[in-house]
Amino acid sequence: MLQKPRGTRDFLPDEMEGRRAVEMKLREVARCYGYREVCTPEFEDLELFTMRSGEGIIEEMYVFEDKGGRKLALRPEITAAVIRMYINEAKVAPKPLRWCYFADCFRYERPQKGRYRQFWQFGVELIGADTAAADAETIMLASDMLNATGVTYELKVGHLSFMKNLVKDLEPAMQRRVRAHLDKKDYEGLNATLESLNRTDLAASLTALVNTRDLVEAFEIAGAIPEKERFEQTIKSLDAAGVKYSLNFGIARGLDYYTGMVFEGFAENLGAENQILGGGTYRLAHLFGGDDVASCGFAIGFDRVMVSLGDIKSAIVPVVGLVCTSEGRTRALVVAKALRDAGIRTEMDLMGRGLGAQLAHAAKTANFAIVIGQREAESGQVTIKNLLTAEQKTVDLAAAIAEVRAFGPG
RNA sequence: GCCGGGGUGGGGUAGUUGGUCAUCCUAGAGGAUUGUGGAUCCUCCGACCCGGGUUCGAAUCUCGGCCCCGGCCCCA
Repeated sequence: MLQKPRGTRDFLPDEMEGRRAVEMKLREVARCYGYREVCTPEFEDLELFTMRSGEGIIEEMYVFEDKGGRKLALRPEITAAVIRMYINEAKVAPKPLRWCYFADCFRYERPQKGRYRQFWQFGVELIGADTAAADAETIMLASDMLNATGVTYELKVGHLSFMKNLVKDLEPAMQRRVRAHLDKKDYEGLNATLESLNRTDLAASLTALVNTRDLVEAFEIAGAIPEKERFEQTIKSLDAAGVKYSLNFGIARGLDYYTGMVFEGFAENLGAENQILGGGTYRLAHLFGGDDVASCGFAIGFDRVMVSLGDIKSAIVPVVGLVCTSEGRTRALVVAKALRDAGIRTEMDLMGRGLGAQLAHAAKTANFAIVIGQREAESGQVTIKNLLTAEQKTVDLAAAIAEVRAFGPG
């Protein structure tokens, strides 16, 4: 038997309803902040993704050549595509642009808990606003979105300039190595690297910076950083808005294109792959031949949020099983249309079952049965049965529709 | 790419000193029951992940592969 490709998943209706419910919550928060949805191609020129990340990432992407010999890749993330799209289509649109997306991405990696080869990201990009207010609003949006899902998480906010300022005298390659050590809390590796550079004087301040959760202390450790005032304003705004977060100056994010403020969200019950959100301010457009527009954005790892939330009970919605005899079938079709026109999920027998068997099936799949036999066909009324309470009555169609519509949780 | 644990009908399982038609529950289809239910009874459907090896004989032992789960690496 054929299996699905490694790292992919099938979603049955129950699970899809849960996913859609969470997706709609995210969409609604983004909408309220003014973010409008965009959509980019599922695959792009390979170059779009290698331009900033190097050839190394080819190993972790689905790369292929089309019949015209073009080198393409399934998108491993969406920010780069959105910025490409901005340059191609929307450079002159009034700033700032607030865009969001919900789409699947592909990475050729070893699957494990919360990591799949096809996965979904809900992301937002704020393009063209280079202010503390923009940074703060983006974090607020992230916080509100995660809150809306109900997931339990921790939000960490940091800024790259603190660490960059401490290591600014080192060569770029060494700066990256130091940041990698700190991101992983690998202090032994850090010390070894600093010793090889004869810069053990940095060790104390670097570890102090990574461990502090206090803004004033961080400024004392890192010294004069150019974005001091902006970051202070950002933090002040977050506090004013009541955002729950902690400061963390060890966040390095894997990417070089982040320029300042960075933030990450972590869920508690996910094991090794517990990051559910990542974002920050970045400049990417100039890489793709555009202006050097400042952007700020983040992406939520939708699948990890779903894993963290666990099983979701989908909302109870009214379902009608339309039960009919052969004499009532013509009338039943008319009744079914009326129910469906009223927005009610209505299912008729397709198996040629008798009345009892139809009712038995309805009892498993619906919360109302509407019975149409010869009597109902002649009288024009319908018999409606509440399958939970077993109450049954014969009423006009309009009354039956009203009763079904009134059904809800509780 | 590395380490560990796994893979028996759609779901959940029994079966490993190798040995008749592979167990049970559940789900699904049909019937007893052509104007009223999920009970009961009966029938049907349906599996040893794939391939090689050892053997008279493999779900069981062995090798390789695939896939799943957890961890490492990586994480744009």
